[in-house]
Amino acid sequence: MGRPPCCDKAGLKKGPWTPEEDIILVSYIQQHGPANWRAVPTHTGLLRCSKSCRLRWTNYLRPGIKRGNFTDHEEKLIIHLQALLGNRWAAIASYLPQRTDNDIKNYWNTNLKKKLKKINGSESYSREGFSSEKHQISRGQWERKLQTDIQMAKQALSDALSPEKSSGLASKPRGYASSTENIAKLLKKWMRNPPKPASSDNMGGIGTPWKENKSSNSIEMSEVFESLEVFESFDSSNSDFSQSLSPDQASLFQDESKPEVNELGQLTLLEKWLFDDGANQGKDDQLSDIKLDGNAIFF
DNA sequence: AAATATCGCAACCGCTCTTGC
DNA sequence: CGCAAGAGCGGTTGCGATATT
Repeated sequence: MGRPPCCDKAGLKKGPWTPEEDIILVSYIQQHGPANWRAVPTHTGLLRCSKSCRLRWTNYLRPGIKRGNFTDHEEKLIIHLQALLGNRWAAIASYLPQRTDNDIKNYWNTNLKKKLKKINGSESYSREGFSSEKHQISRGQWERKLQTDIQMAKQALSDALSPEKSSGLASKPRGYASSTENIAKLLKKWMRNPPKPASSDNMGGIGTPWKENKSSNSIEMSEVFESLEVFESFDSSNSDFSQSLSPDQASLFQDESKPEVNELGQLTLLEKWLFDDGANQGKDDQLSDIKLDGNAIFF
């Protein structure tokens, strides 16, 4: 008795999003905020399911997303958090406010996994390595290693949260690619590599994906940029954007950003524990609590 | 230069969790 | 309390780009 699909798949478009679709989506969200995804396709006329819209927004169009190269810093942080949390990408992503869980997951699968395998051989921070190693060494040794790992994670975490060290991690607007910027970048790229002449052209216009938009005549680029002016307020400074919104909308967009984690008051037990430099006494107790937590440490 | 292999990323799928009635 | 629908999450896939033969 499977659950029916989230939306009627018939007639819905799949695959890469087009600039036009992105603009429609961003425009709608600018007006209504990123909520009630169910209503998005019906209100915008997008032939996408609500889920697809949400995904596109959260992984790509949302203001504050940094794309491209991961810094060494981010890399270390991901490695340690993965060792601590496992493949809980959303949780890991919450420590890297500029990155999406999808991005981190992809980066882990394509880069870090291999890197760690290469570097560590038998010694590994990965779930597999950790677990196999655990069986080879004594409990004491393993716990000492765990302490070291956590110490390193703690270091990486505080480094990441320290504004002067982390290039833009704590200073939100700088280095952030806003929706407009994301779209603009793509448009530039798109224009640099103009669409190839149509071959088997059953896609065009609204249905034409970014990379293979075969009919630039389907929408004049001037129109695209004209439309982009609508999102001027998105640009480079989220605060400017917020000011142009109603308080409700502004808060929606603020909430949309990944949570700031540099406020100890909001930290979870694990985070507090990681930060708690002084009290090494009693950590064994806390450690056992964490162990009991199941897959956080034991895999 | 062409064919093939590999890589990286965006997007989809299916499951679970949450929420409202 | 149970059900349905929406939202979120992690795993997987598809495909274009790039590297290698």
